[in-house]
Amino acid sequence: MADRKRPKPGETREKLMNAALTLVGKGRHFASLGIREVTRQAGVVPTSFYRHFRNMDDLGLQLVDELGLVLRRMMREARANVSQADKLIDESVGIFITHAQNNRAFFMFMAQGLAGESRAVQEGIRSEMRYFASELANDLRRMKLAEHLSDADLDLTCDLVVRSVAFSLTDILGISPEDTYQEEQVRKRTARFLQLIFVGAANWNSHP
Amino acid sequence: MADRKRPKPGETREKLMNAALTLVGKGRHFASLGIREVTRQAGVVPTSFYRHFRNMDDLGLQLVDELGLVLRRMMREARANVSQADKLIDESVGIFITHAQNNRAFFMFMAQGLAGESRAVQEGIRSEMRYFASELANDLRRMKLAEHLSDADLDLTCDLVVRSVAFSLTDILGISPEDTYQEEQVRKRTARFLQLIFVGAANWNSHP
DNA sequence: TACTGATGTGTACAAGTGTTCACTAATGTG
DNA sequence: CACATTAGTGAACACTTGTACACATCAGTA
Repeated sequence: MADRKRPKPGETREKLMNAALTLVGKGRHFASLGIREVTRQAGVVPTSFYRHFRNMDDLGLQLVDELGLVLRRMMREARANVSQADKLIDESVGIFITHAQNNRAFFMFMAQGLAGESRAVQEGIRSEMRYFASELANDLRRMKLAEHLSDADLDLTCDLVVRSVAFSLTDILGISPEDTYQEEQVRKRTARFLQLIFVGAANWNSHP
Repeated sequence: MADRKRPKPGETREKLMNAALTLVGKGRHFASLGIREVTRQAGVVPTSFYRHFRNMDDLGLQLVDELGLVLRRMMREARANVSQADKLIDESVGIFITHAQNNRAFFMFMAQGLAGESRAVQEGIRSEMRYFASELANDLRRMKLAEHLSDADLDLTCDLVVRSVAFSLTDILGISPEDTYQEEQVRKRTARFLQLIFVGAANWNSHP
């Protein structure tokens, strides 16, 4: 009689992960979250936590995996919406910022994790960024937009692009989601960062 | 008789700040530190904390101020050691990485704070970065290395440079201080990032 | 149908938390 | 010298924390 309903398998697991994300979205840092706090937010008894995660680090790792899915979805959308090469940067940045606003908590978690206290989470996020950069390099190759660059230099360029965009995260997440003016500023500035990088890449000599 | 010695004024304050830094240097995240934990590490009774700080956020803010001093000292050294323009990037990156290694805890705190939970700390670090970027812009102007760029575009470039270097922080701090090979890799890669940016700036048209 | 494993719940406990209070010794100022 | 201020102490408070244990309920399988 203590059992209210019979939840679908994995439901509580999701509830817990969402609870952690919610707290992060409210401004809390993931490293400062406790098991009890998360279970409370999830509306679940503390003991349930251990049915799904060994500790908070474990939960963090599983969040990184989900973050990967979000990023891939975003990348797919970006690829589908690429119209012409000259609008490529602006549109991609736009898609990124939109996703960042729509998945605020996820991206906050990502920004936090880069300097977080779990080495594993750190490495996971880093790995997602590498994957992102390599996909970007593939796209640029396919679109024949970087034919004069060696593989290593193209890789370098894409890495820098991804880092710059990632850093813009801290700009976006720092402003309120309703402040469309500031959002526009960040959007423009990020786009100009990328233009600057691409001008650099275009004039780069891979065999000096 | 309970008073062991009569400590110099501000001594305990320093002990507390160093204790927090020490814990951060050991891999802990600042947001997860507690007052008792810090005072314990400092070898001080918990109540003493309140003589100097209102809460942990307050301590964080004061750490940001000290961080500013570290950064300024670093900048001064960089300016003194600038030999020729063509070695400028490599030498500056070298100085930065050396400082990052020598003040590991400080820079970890900085990396954490960028996505930390205290808005004030976040803004403080951001402000330090802006200052850094503007000083860099001044230097480049003075050395007549960016005469074709508008003020706004030079500002953009320097901002991107500072962001890229700051991001490299997470690379450096992620590797062990003894791993000179990996450190050399980060050093080289960071330098190439900056070269790429400067090539972009050199070919940038401020009045298109 | 009976058994088994996964997932949920409630209770309990020792340890750790932030903060308050009253007290004391040293320091600097009139 | 007397006195207010500052910076330290220890004891106590009401909570919160992570984790362990025993138990209940479901789903699937033999």
